[in-house]
Amino acid sequence: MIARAAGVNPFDYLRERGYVQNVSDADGLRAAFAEGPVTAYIGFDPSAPSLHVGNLLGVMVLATLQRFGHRPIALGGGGTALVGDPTGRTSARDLITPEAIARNLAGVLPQFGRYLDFAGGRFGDNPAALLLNNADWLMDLRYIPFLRDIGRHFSVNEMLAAETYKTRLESTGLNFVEFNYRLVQAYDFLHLFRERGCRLQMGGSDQWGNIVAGVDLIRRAEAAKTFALVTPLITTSGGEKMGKTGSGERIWLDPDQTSPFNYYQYWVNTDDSQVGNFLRFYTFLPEDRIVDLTAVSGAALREAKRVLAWEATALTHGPEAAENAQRASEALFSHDRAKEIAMNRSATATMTAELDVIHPVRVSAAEVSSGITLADVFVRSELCKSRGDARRLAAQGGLSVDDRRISDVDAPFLPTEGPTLLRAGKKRFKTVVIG
RNA sequence: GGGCAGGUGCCAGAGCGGUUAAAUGGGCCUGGCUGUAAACCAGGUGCGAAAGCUACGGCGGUUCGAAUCCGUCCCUGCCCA
Repeated sequence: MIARAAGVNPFDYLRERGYVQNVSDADGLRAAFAEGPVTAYIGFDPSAPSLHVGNLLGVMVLATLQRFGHRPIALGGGGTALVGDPTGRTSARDLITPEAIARNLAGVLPQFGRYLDFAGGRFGDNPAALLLNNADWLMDLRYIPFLRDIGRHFSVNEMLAAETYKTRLESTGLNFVEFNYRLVQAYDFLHLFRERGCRLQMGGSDQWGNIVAGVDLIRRAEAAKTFALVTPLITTSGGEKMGKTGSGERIWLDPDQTSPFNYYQYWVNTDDSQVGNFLRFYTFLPEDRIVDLTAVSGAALREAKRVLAWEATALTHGPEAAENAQRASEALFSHDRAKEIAMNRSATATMTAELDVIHPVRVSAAEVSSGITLADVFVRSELCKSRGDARRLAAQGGLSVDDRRISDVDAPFLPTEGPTLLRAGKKRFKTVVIG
């Protein structure tokens, strides 16, 4: 890494990139990094079978530290998920079953492999990253010893004063399980400190209280110094949390759940005001390159978004998928090319690989001959929620097939040779293939 | 365990026997303008071609007719123990 080669301290790098919202002891942490490899961890909630863009900031922080020669631990919260973090929630979380957590962890853990090196040495002398599941130690805890050894270090008064708990007490209340969450997370840090020499816990800024609780616990229980670092909460300029589409759909890292095309599109649609930030957060491009890209304003910023989308997609899905997503995007959003695709089948044939990143829907020949309607095809493609929805969108001029607006959704779907291009609204595309 | 207040569409929040698929606001979607940005303007927003069907925590009841009344169960908050 360029910055590392230049002798930059990882803490300063992280701070310059904007990753640091708060640290418990900046000078101490900087010194620790300078002394030798530091083990640092972030916990991830295994509430779904894939990571999503909202998790990416933490992943990037871990990946960065590893590129500076430190050791990241990605911790699957298999045990803590059973407790449920009340932070930022207005009501209790649904308790997730242990089976679901195990299934989710199995899906999530390999995704870290795109960003972290679990063998070691991929970035020079870096140590191997670790992938752990806190269920492995939390499930075996015994209640009375836990209360005596860990519980005694916590002040109920202090906890009640904490924003997280106070908010909940004033609104929907808090059950005892949730109230224990902080102790459990703090115990994780203590455990990782004892077993793995972990000295830094990181996370989103909403985790500050939980992380500092761990630092305090380790100081009390072990008389040892550890660190807390939290990242800012990233929102779109509209104030939405990172990683969701307008309609609230998550952007998953799993290509089966969010196609590389949609993934690329998510990034290319970044607000003007955020391009620079996102380049710093979600790519490893050097600062001077980012400065160059964002020195322009207006429509010229599209180039910066293009680079951002390519880099982000390449990190998650590989350069080839990024290339295809970029080509497909450019074809679909350029008027003449879109027409070309729609009208010229030979052009379409060469586009098949690119269009594949869109994840085509299949319609059987039998369905075509029995007269499947456009409405049905749009519903099948998930571009429309129901046939009524298709009807509404068509009435508003929002649906097109092969770049031609359709008005009658009850008309039969007539496939052309090669993929047929469906479009809903300005930006949502899907292809249909027969078979 | 007792008392009180509540559980309505994605969210907030009206409605309190029929004219209520359910006010209003937010969100979201579509169109227009644009740069696949933001802002702004307009329209739409349960399913169904329609008849109609489903929906106001669950179940049961009263009634010609219930989100609205009664019973019961579940859940939440506040107060008391």
